[in-house]
Amino acid sequence: MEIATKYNPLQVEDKWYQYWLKKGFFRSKPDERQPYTIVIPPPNVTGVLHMGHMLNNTLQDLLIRRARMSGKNALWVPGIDHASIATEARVVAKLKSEGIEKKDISREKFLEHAWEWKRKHGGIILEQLKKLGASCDWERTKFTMDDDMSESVIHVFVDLFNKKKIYRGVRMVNWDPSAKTAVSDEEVIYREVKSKLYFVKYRIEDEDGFVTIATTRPETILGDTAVCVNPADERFRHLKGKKVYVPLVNRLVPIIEDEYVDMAFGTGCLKITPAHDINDYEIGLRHKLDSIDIFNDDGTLNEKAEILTGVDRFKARGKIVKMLAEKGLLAKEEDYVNKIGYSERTDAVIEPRLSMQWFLKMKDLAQPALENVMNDNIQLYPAKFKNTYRYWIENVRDWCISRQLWWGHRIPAYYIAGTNEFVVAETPLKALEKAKAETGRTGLRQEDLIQDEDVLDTWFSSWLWPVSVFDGIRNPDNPDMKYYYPTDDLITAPEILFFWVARMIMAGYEYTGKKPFHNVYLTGIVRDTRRRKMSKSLGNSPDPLKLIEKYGADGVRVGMLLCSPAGNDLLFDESLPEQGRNFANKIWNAFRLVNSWQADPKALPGEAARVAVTWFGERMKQAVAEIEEDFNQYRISEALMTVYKLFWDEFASWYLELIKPAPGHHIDSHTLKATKDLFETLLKLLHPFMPFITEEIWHLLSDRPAGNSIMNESKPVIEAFDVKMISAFEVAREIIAFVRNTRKANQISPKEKLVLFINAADRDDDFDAAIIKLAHLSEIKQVDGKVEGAASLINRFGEFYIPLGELHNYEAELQKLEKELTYMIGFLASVMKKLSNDRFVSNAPGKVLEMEQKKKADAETKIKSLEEHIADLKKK
RNA sequence: GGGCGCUUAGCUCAGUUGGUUCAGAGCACCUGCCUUACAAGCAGGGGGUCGUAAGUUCGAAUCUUACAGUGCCCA
Repeated sequence: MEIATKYNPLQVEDKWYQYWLKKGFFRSKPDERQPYTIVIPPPNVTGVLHMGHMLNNTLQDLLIRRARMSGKNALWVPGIDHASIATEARVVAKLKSEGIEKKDISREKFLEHAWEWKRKHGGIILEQLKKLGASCDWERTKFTMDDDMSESVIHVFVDLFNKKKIYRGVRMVNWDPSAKTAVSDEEVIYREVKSKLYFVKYRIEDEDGFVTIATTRPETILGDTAVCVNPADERFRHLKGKKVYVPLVNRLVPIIEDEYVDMAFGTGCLKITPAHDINDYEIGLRHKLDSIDIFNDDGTLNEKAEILTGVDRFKARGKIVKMLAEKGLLAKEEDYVNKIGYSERTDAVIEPRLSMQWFLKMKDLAQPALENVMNDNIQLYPAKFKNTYRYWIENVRDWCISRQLWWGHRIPAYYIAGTNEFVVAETPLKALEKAKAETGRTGLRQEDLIQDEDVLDTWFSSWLWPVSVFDGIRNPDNPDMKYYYPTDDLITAPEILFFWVARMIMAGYEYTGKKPFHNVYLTGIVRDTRRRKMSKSLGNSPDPLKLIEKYGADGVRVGMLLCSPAGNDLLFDESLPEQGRNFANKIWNAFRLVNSWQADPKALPGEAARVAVTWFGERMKQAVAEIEEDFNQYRISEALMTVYKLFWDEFASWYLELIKPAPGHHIDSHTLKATKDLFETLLKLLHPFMPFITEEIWHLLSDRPAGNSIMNESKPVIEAFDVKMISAFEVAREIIAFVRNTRKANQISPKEKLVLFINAADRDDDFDAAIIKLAHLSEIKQVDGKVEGAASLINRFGEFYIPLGELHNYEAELQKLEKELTYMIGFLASVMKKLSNDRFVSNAPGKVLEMEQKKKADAETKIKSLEEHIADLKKK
């Protein structure tokens, strides 16, 4: 059979994915094995695969596959969330393109369109994950608005309301005028922006004078209800008790005193707009000021502004400035840099706004979430995020959970028509009963109840995710909950530590009394090589599916993992998947080599092959232990690097060369069998990282019973290994390198066989056959004393010589020895410095002292030997 | 403005309670090779005062302090 010299992932990957699906290998049901569970961080229903997903899901698949191969019952639950704001925006835009305005259609009609959109375009991302090799149990795919999931959300709302943890009230919220909804504090992103500081003059009542205030938002003066100074400010003492006219609208407002005012900022005089600034709001409360909301929900001015009604807030700013200037009320403007909040979802500038919203009290919920992370009951990797986490939890504020949208879970609060009363219940029917009971109005009918128009924040459903995917809210004791919960590992980005992770922990303890997961692995953020976050607008993100086409899913997976230590940003460029692809190709070609060998049943293993098999077996056991340790600490890129080097540097570069039969010769069947076994073990180690190529080669390497897969094999277990043998081979390698270098320096053909003389006591000669083979020697001879006219290597294991009839390059040889001598003299000096220090000798532990003395002895011997050689060479 | 991290080779990062020749890895770079598995490769090689300065110690990349630079979180 002819096998291509280059591995072609395209032909392989789809085939095996379909095979795994068909065989149901990703399915999991509770059984007697130990479970291992991951719930996917549900991607946004509107989302398409980006590099962050690639990294994140590669990690999850890796952990799942590894768990599966360690005999655990591995379950990876996939799903998506409904993304209220993003989806509603999509649907609104789509309708608009069809000439339909949201405000012209009913809620029911709109939701029909939204579901239609979801059916057509939602969840593309899950299909894309399959290309990556994701071994999710697809039959368990969840959507946060599935009936059972929705019921869980509503149940939790009602429950928290009954526990008095949810309340309704007018508060200053972050208003997104583009999405026309409130968003939570966590959804506001602050950015520094160049803006202007305007100095505006307010005329004092019954005087000719003015007071000047500084503001970055002159348009809000229309909502001013006071001017404030610091009571300690001498400059404004004369203004006490006076009033001023708000410019343009000439409203008379008081001058008040509050310590909040920073005397050094601006003029020391602050305008107060309680409806549109959180600090002003609080000052307003303290001084019982009116608040005038001058904005519509889309950010245009309303009739309360008195002028410029209907004009957008930013356009209004320009007009106001102009009007102030015309009236001589603009003292000056200055350049100014300040931080402005933007909506995480729509990027619109957030407008602080007073409105009636639903809030969840966080204080009690936060307590167990803080405690159990701080005491490592739930472990964060890397642990450095504990600090950030604590800081956030300790300063957490109530969570605004209502959104003025239609797509999402509608708040189950029902108002009794014609009153201010409401009841909270899971269904309209229950609400009616409750309303009757609470009001005593037994004549109430269903149509007397009007459900709250708002929906819940999407995070209010995803915070239940690890519980609700197992139906643990509605049926806490169901078999899935008992078996799979708490889940094992959560893999997510640090960006959503508060949005999601912290809140899941809260919900977990509140509703199950248990943590939702044992470990949280926080990935890095994928950036480009200039450290910029990958984004659509910058156009700096590669298309993941194209990358997979180009480099193969295995190649891309390896590329993502190689340079992604936990919590560190990953600077991505295409050289990474390229490296992964090259590695796949290396594996492929190693397979081709092994596959090309014919077994000769009569031949006996040569000495080099025999020792190679034993050595590599030990080396691999060592690597298995290292990998195990790396995984225990979630050092995943390190684990991959260990396998990578084991395969490439040890197996391909050394082992295969050692056992390779001479051209035209067959291999003995024992060595061939051993090699295939070793290869198979390597494939098992590699499988979680590179599922496709390992499956392909596993099937080609030996005949497998029909319907089997490497993914169901057991991974190698930790065993004791022979360290001495491993280090003895290191010495052999050094000797081989010496011979190769000598050939190169003296221009000796690799074909010419050389003799190696060794002067060493107690030398381990186990690897002599290996040295003879790879260094292409005719023999190794043991000698006492030095060999003249030879290239030499003097190290801690002895002296090694290659006699050269005509030494090609005395100068180079001499230089090499002299360089070595200089180094050794320096080394000895540093050792002597320690040994001649009394305090070192008396204070250092015996072991350290012993070591230094041995170093001294070794160095002295070596220096002596080097000096003799140099003298000999110089004689010539 | 408050809090928390980070600074080791050209780049991205390891370096486990201070002690083996401890200064490492991958990539990149340089040199030589189309050697019958692989040029997506093979054999070699160069490169760092461990941010700076002090301190603790017989001994510091590792511990302490200050400073500088940088990033993140929160307001």
